[in-house]
Amino acid sequence: MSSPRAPKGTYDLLPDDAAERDAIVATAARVFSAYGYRHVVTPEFEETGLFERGVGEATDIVRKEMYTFLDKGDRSLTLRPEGTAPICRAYVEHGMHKLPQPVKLWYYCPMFRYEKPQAGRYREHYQIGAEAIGSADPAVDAEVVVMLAAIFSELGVEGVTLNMNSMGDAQCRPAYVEKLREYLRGHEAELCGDCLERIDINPLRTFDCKVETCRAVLDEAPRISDHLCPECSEHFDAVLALVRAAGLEPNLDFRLVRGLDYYTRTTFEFNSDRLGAQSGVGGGGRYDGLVEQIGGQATPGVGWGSGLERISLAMREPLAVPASTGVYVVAFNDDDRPTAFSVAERLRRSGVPAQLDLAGRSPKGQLKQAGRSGARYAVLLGLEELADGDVRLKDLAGGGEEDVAAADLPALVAARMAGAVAPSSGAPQAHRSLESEA
RNA sequence: GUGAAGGUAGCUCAGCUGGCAGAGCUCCGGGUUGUGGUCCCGGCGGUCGCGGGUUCGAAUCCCGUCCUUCACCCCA
Repeated sequence: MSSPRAPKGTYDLLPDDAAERDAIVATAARVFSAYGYRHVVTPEFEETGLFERGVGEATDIVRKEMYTFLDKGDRSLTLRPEGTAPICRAYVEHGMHKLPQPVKLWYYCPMFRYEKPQAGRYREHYQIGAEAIGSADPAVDAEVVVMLAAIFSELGVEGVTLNMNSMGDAQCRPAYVEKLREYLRGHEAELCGDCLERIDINPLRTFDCKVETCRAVLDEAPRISDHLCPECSEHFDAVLALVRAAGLEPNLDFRLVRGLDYYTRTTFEFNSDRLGAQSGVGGGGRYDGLVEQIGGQATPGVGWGSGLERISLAMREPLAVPASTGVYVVAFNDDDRPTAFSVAERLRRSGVPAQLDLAGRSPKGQLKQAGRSGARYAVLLGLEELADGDVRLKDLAGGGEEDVAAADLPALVAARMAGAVAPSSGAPQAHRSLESEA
């Protein structure tokens, strides 16, 4: 077939999956709100320079993964590959340093990276994320970590472990990096080609290497945790204490060196064993130099991003999506179809979800649709024995029928359905959120 | 960018020692003309991913290509 297909690494979210996605985001939104984070939306593309400067020229994202293009005005633009730099840009652009600090924001939007797709990895993938900008207090680091754990817990994301590390700051990291570099130079014979290159570019990344001999070398390498300045060390201890007090058990991982250049001090990553090779469900850290890096005044910040596709994969079971309810209007004769159309419209205006056949089906076919639609009632029009102005209300679950005046129908059905609210607690909220986002 | 395994109906798949393209589910209709979700019957639906090659003949064998899946790199 040569008909068009979704581009490589992209996918369609069809109604069943989209309903689940909406429910997941609604749950996350509830948690964000509980912590006082507010929703922001930034553009799908930015000036290329924002990511080059913010994310870092040496990162894989900037070197080989960005969707960059020239627009008709010869501006170099890039489809957003990550969420933090754009939000920091917005923070600076809109003078948010004048607001009470830290400014706490969350987002839900697609990210674009030119990568080879595999399990849990797409060229267009969706993330939720949070950023708290404007405070260096360790309580902020702890808050964002605990908040992400709360979201996973609410969603039933399984097999999650939390890894944390501190990468130091401008005061202590340079000296440590130099020390690490020296150590690595002393073991060049045992390192793989990639790691040899990393010695000059970014020695910290050698900790990511999975080659056995490299790992052996790195196991004995000087660790950042032993070389933090007193301020960073104190900061990290304070973060850990708060995170532990919230009931989490962070695993201290000296190999956790995240791939973006902007991280300072705290870095963290949540992994799930239900995910395959790409086990990260969410990660982030502190980025005290980023705002200044992109042209604002020196401002600390901390945040994380989490992939929706991976959240779905790691969830215990699909989030319950509210069953559709309402009424299906059936016309037994073609002459009744215009009436069916207006009856359905009156029901909707009374707050009752209502559908009717739009494909010329037989009465039997219409009833079949009614059952399939999940409607609680069918309204039957055009039965010969009905009194003038009456319709027949059929309970699709119980099967009972009664004749009622068409004029009374909307109020009657609305009352019936209000009195028999579905017991599932998540449903009404998820439904509300669907309406509010529409 | 590197490697491996796969692409047959809307979906899940069979057919693969070359010989007329199949099943289940879905969808539509019918079951004496007016009642759904079960059951029975029928129907719609495929350039066998695409392009080349071998052959009397290719879904089947060969090459290329695109796409999917999984892994590496790296990330969410």
